Amino acid sequence: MDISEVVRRSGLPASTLRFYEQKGLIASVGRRGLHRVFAAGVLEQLSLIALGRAAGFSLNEIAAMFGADGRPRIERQRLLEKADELDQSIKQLTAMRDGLRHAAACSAPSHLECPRFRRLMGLAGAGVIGERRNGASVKK
Amino acid sequence: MDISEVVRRSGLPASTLRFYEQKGLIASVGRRGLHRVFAAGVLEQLSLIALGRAAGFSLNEIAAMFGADGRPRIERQRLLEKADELDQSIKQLTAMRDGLRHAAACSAPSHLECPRFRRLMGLAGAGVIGERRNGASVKK
DNA sequence: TTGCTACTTAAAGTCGACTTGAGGTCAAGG
DNA sequence: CCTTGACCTCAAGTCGACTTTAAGTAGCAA
Repeated sequence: MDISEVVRRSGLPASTLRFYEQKGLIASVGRRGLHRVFAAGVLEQLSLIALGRAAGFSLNEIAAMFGADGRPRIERQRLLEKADELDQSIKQLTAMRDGLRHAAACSAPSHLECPRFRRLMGLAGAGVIGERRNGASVKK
Repeated sequence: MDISEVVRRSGLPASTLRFYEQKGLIASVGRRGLHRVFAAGVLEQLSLIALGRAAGFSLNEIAAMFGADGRPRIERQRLLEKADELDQSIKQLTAMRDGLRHAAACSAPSHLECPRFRRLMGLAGAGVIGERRNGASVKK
């Protein structure tokens, strides 16, 4: 497969594929002239990378999960840790969502007068709730 | 209050306070010489900002929620929209968490042979699950 | 009055994940 | 054979939310 086919079948732009190759996340099996040639398995690797990203792993972490052969070497322990992290995120997001829904419905003249809203503010201010840097967002 | 007191009581570094002021998120009530002087209310604003960030709003979005007077003008509609977004995120993260737990426990020799894992890969590859840019992370 | 420091500014740097741009090469179709 | 355009490389740019750095100022204790 040449890069245009990988682009077509993966939906990723060529720039991303080159970037991933440079990062060692994927590899081309050779060149035809200057042009990269990819094995079919690269599509599976790309799915795996997408999955890792969706789970909240960084590209570097994901790179560390591939053996030199390109096959995944995923430690189950890492998966459980990430699952626990996700549990934390889910709890926080759930509290936040409920808080937002309440605030939207709340009869207090200003949100600042709603004790529940203020409690949420307090938690966020104390860093109990937020400190964001990574998570899932809705597809645009 | 001078900036050092705001630092002490908010837990935020002075650089962040100056940055927020520059962005128009907070305002000092004046200067004593060069030194900024803040009103006590700034602490409440900072909590509100922290809350907004934790809910997934960008600083620009948050800035738009403050009237020129510094009091919040929050549209309930925006809160509901954000709550819906959070619901999406929560669903995705939950699916991901369950998938990870399954994969960690799965008896398949390689994760690639587990149909459930492959299904998750497929979803992520198709962009159904992931596309991350913002969400909650666990406090370090 | 002197001097220590906490404060000030503006500009540049950081981080992750890519994208964009300039300038160059060459496989393939006509 | 020649042109075309898809592909190449390397460097730099982008975005959001800050942090860092360098150089300067001035409030306050002695």
